[in-house]
Amino acid sequence: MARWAPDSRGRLESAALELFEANGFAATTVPEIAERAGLTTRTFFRHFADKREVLFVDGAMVAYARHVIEEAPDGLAPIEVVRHLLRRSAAEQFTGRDHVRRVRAIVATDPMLRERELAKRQELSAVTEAGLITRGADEISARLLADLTVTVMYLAVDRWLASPESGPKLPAFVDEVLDAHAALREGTGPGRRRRDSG
Amino acid sequence: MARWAPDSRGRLESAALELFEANGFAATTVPEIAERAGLTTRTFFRHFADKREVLFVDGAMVAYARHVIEEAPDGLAPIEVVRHLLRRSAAEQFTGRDHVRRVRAIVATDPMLRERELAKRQELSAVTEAGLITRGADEISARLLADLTVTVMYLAVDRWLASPESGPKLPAFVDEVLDAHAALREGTGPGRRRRDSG
DNA sequence: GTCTATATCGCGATAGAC
DNA sequence: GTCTATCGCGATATAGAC
Repeated sequence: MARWAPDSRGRLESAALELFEANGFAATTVPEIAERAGLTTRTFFRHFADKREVLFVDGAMVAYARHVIEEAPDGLAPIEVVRHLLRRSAAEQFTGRDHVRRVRAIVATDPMLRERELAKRQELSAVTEAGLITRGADEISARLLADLTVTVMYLAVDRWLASPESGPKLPAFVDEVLDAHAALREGTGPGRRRRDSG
Repeated sequence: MARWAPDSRGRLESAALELFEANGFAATTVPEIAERAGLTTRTFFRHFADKREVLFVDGAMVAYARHVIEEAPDGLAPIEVVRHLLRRSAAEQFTGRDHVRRVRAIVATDPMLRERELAKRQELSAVTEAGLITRGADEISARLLADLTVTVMYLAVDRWLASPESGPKLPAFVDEVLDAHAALREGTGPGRRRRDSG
């Protein structure tokens, strides 16, 4: 057994989550979180740049996205790369539905936390954009598709979390949103209006 | 003449902008800004919720977007409403190119400011989404199109600011990005490829 | 780990405007 | 008089320096 209890980072995360749920984000102080985790304020700030960060997993999603885009089959058009990334993420990344829901419930209560979440989305968008450019997409397409990717993912997650536990899994919601996106220009673009069959 | 010099809010904004440019955002203190504006720290916080807010115009853009969407011609498909909004905004809202550029230069230097800017984008997206839903769009389309609107606007502004002063105006960049978006699914979706004539 | 700057906000007082 | 903008003082927590 080490001199200190293990997984101080994890204990800080748990303590923070519980206190935020019990007393609210703003009303919870960092010293309180640290104390509950059996650590000092200083240690908290060694692990997390600020109070908000404790709620968000580091760069796991970003690294994953970069990797999936790199490893995507050759010859895929940029928009197909996006579909590939979305489907794989949906199937592999969002396993702990319950934890995701707890975090989002807290984030929804505080403007500062919502800002931080937007920053996380932005990071994801940025790696996606970079990955698409590496694969030959032009700057404008890359940016449009990267933002689309993030929007679709979060929208799908929203709908997934709002649906009954026993309902469809996340990938089904991703497909639903992607289908809606594909149908957006109908009646406007070159194609003729087509009634939504499903 | 009043007891106080007029336009204290405007003086605070100017003072902040100048100090941020001179010393950086983080190194500039609220008391410094207040002093330069001939006011107190307390007064600063009565005008702005926090130090970041002083760089962003309140809800002008949001109110404008809501209004333009409401007043858009009947019978427009949601994506056409988006085009309408983007073109009108581009022509009417971004007049002071120089001021826009100064603010964005500062925002680019600080993560906190970037977060705040993302929050502003989010607000704009939210009103757009609400407006589209009011006009009969379904939830998914409204969200996708609202995020698209904001992405296109900011991307167009980026390119506009990066272009020579004597070059095209903002609306031209909006059209450029919209054209790129329309071309995204070519070769992938049900429609056939069509060359952009404009 | 300790110390400190400073962002942020609550409360009461003040001074013209209407 | 009431309303509004501002001031002055003080308290606390975050975040970073030493």
